[in-house]
Amino acid sequence: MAESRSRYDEKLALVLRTAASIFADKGYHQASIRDLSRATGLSLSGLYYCFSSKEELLFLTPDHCFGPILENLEELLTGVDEPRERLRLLIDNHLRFFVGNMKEMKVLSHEAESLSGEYRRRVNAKKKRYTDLCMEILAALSPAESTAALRTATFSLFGMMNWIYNWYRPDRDEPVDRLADRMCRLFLEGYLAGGALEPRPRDAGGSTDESGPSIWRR
Amino acid sequence: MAESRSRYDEKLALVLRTAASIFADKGYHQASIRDLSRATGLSLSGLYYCFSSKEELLFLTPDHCFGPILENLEELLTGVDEPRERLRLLIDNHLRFFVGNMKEMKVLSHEAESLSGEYRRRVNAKKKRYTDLCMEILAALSPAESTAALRTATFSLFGMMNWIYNWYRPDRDEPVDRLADRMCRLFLEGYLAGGALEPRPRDAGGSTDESGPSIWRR
Amino acid sequence: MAESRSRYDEKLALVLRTAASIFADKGYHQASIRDLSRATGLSLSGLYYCFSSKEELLFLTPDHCFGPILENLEELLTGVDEPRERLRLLIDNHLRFFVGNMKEMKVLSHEAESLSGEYRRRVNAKKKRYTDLCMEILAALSPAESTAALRTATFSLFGMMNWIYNWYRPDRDEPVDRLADRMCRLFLEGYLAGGALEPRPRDAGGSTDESGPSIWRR
Amino acid sequence: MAESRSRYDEKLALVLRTAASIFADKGYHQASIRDLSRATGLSLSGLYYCFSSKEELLFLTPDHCFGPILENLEELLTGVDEPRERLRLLIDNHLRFFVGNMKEMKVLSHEAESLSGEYRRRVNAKKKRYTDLCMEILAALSPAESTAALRTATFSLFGMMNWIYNWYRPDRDEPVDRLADRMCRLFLEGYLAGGALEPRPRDAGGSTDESGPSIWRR
DNA sequence: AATGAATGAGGGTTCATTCAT
DNA sequence: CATGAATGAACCCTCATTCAT
Repeated sequence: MAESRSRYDEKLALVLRTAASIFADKGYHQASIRDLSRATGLSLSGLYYCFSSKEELLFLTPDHCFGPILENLEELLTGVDEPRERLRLLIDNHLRFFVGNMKEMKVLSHEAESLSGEYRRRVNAKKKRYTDLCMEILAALSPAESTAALRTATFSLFGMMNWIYNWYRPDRDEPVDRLADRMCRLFLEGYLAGGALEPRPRDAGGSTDESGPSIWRR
Repeated sequence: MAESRSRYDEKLALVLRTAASIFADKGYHQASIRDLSRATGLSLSGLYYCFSSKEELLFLTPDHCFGPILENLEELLTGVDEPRERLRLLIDNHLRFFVGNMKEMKVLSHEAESLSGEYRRRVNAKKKRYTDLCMEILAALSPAESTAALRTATFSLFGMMNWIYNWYRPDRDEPVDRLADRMCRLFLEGYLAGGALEPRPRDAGGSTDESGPSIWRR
Repeated sequence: MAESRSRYDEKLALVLRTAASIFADKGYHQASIRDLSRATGLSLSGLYYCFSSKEELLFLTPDHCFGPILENLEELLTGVDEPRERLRLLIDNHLRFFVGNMKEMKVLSHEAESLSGEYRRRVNAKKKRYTDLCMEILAALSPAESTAALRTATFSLFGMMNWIYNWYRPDRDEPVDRLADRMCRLFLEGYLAGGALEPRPRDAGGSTDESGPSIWRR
Repeated sequence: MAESRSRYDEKLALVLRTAASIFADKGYHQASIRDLSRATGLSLSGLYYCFSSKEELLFLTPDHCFGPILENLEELLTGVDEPRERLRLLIDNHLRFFVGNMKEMKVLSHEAESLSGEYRRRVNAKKKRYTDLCMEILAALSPAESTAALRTATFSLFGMMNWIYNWYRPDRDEPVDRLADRMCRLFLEGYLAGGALEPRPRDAGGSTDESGPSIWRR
């Protein structure tokens, strides 16, 4: 019994891992269930025994990833009050998971908006919880002058961290702990030094076209 | 002759503008040529008179976007030697284009890797030129201790800026010049203050598992 | 042993009853074995312990229906010689079964031709026996001038009766004994008054296009 | 221009005719678009150029049939006031179309309930108009004592006529005009003689179990 | 110059059925 | 006895693309 449960779980894990890899490589919509069938060696209908639709598969993939990130972080933060240390833990935890599961995280970043309905709601709820946690830490670090400013800072940090699936190569770049350290200091110093303060006054006569030139409609 | 040339150009411009919008909304692969046909009012075969394949269309879209960014930046930088100001100009230019053409830029970030062959080569060449320019500026700002460190800094900056299509909403967030200003100071202060220096020594016995825990294989 | 036999019979009866209901609701081909599995609470493989194929299931359903109709009728007719009364009994018996088992009878009428091979042969044999019995009664009522005329009369009667699954609603229409009575008199009077006689001469020059206008080929 | 229009129409007509035939032979749900592709020699996607879904195809098939029946009948009835003659025209028209387009009419009778939404609504509207017309004629023939009685008579007539796709074989049965004549007299005499009157009182002590024995639940 | 008509390849999904356990 | 897991075949439908006109 435990045997057969374990067998099924192993297979499910294989399917999810492979799916994440394929989704990451080709993108969710480009990836076909037939690709997954070929890559796992399972039949088409055998796959549908594990999940009920391609969309559910997309949901399962990053959802199984996101849970651990959050849980692990909340555990790490327990008993730590110093905001700088809390931020360091968040960044370290985040990058560790991203580098360790780059494919899954790319899917999470890239394809989550392809979800709909309940799936979308659940993924968004977790994302929001995570984002809120980060915002709290930043707010504790330095009094942000506005919500908009806090948003800019928060998403700048996430952008910095999440972007790594576009460039990070383990064989060529720094190991993840140095990466985390560097990003941590980069963001922290910048944020404390002024990133969170009101912007300096612009030079008089500077461009006031806020939206910038439209390329197509110029 | 000039007449018909102009007619053709008008039509091509309409097609490219509409395509960029559709690609940005639905993603390149989800968008069908039929969608484009419906949205432009042109027939399927009429469209193929303007471009030779869907992939060419994808190439044209961000290519027309990227050109202006680079050209505009190179013009702005002419005669400016001070590295801090050069960086400020790059960030400002970048964000202006991104906010002003968010849909196209999303395609550029998201779908460029769907290109193949010659198309891919040409887009990558431009990206590399742009990246190299940014690296030079950063290198001039502060002596990076290693290529890897410079890469981390450069792509942290790009991540910060490019991520905005995931969160920036003109009606809710800061106008683009304040956004640029804030990101500029955030990065600059962080980079100069230590983001570019060697990381502080880690606690002895710290984790050396560089790849972090794997979620699936734990 | 008797115990387990009885258990099996109970299960079989449940399966057949449920199957008849599902077939009637959705149609034989639309109904899936999974539907049956869900509706009975039995597992897929558990079902296949009761029958060997979906087709057998279709066979069993109307076959269990048709038996009682025939047997009951033959019993009722025993000792009754008067043709009018015999016809009345047939109609009454037929409608009672149809109204009482509308779902099953719809399957019988609708889907029996989906059977093949031996299954089909057996159902057809019973149908033929039933049809022949009706024809005999009609022939005894009035000397039909031709086989074709007798066929027309017989199948007109069956059409009249079998059609009810298309329109009869117990809560809205007459109770079944009045229905039977009305149909009986309708058919009987019509049949005796002339439905069985040679048709009156058609107007000279009348249409001789026997097949009528073809809608598609006109 | 007229040429190409005619070409497309010819093809559409071929598709509809073939579809009706296949639907009639195998049933709507059993018939696959691939069957239609094989039978017409057109490619799968070529077919979808003619219609937009299988359900639309099912709608088109009998809808194209039902229009002519109604229109033709209404034309025939113009200027004819005598109810018996009106009924005769209805029956004659109905049977002509049914015999001439037996496959399509089988689909109409058998499969119309597989339609959904707007398709279903439109087919039902036409059916109702036709049914109402028939009821009016019957009501004019003899004062029915109740709506239920009128319904019974009307649907008995339709059952008689529609059932023919189950048994009528042109090479073996009477030609359609004799068939029409016979059914007309059968129904007319029966209806006038008493089918429309109140049923005679039942023998005292007769069965009052209106729903008849349930086969499965006895 | 421009299009209506057509196509082959492939998409996600469901089905009746089997078989090791 | 009974089932969970698996399968091959087939389903309806959409796609980018072409070609005669």
